[in-house]
Amino acid sequence: MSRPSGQHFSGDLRRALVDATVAVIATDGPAAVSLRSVARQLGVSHAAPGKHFRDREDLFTAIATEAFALLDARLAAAGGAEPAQRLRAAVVAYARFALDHPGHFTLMWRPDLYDREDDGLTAAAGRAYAQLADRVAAAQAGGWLADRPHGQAMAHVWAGAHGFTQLWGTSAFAALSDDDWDAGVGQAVDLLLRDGG
Amino acid sequence: MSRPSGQHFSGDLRRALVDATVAVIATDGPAAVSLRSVARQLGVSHAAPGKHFRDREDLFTAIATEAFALLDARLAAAGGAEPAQRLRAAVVAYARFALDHPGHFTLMWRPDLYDREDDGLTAAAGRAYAQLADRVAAAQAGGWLADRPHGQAMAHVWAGAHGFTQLWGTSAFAALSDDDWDAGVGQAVDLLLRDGG
DNA sequence: CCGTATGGTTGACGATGACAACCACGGTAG
DNA sequence: CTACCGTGGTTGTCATCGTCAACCATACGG
Repeated sequence: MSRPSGQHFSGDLRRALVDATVAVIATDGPAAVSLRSVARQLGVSHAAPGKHFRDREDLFTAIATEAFALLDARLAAAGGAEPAQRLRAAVVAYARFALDHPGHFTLMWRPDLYDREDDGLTAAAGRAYAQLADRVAAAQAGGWLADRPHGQAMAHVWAGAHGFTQLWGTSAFAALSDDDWDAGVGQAVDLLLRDGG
Repeated sequence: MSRPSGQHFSGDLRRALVDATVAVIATDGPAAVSLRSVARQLGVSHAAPGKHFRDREDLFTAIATEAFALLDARLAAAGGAEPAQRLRAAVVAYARFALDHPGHFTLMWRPDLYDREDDGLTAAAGRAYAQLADRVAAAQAGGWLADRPHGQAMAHVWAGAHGFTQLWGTSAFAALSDDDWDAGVGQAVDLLLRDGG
């Protein structure tokens, strides 16, 4: 940073590239992202992004990693007194993360666009996953879905949270779109998390 | 068809383009599809696809439409004696459709790649949606999740089925991948569909 | 005061989507 | 029979894209 802005970009170009790309993904989808257009948008040359990211996939990998880290932070911040509440809060936080970071969320679930094997990415994804797993385990220890193996309860929670969020996002549920988001998510989560009889 | 194959493609090029594209999507994802590579693969000129599809999006729209029609057929074929069984069969059919037609299924949930407003597509999607909605309504009339509005039960079923299928597909559930597919889906569906207490 | 690493620059290459102009058949009207 | 026309191919061209190589300007350490 603090380049005199004559020849070089003034500021953190790497950061700016990520932010601009995330914005484009959020509005027009990842397909609309071209390194050249983003560079143009920032007023730098068409090859400037190449100094910070090896290629397109590398840029997307960085964004996906950031996405998992952001999700992890959201999950960590979602508190609750007892296990059931903490699990509920995590699911709501998941849906809210998708709302607040549509670009990151969209890219997260397009693993064909980034490097799934990247060390930083797998670490970040692992932390988020572990956090959700812990809360599911705690809820099960507290009696919720106690008759099911952990993997199945985990699949139930994540699939429900993800599927609902995704479906809502693609507006497949036009019939539901009038509802307030929070209320809708809250009801869906209650339905998802209530124990079978 | 039955062109002498001197100058023209022998057979149904439109059909061949769709099939080849679906195969590429299934193995390498939609990003790997280029009209030119598909044309090359079929031994026709780079502009030949343009005679059957206006552009890339038009080709994807045709495939997505076919996908919804295929899903609709699967749902229709999934029988059952009583409402609860018919709903369960529909969800299993959904997961199995994703397994048997990975290319179609993948594209289906990439609405940014095709024209969501296309008449044929919305009609096909509407038929599939209506079929699922009917079964959910019938199950609710039979007492399942009877205390919830139809839209919410619908969201629960579809989100669960879709989320689970999707998550499984992206192998986020490495821990579960040892299970047999059918058994896993069956258990997940039972969990999804059992009524709350 | 020089040398080098960092982070920009321009220029080029091959591939792609889209478009235009052209051409080879088959079917049909006259 | 022939002249025509539409369908479904063809080649050629264009702007744009990702990627790479070569070059250059500044900041900083010796």
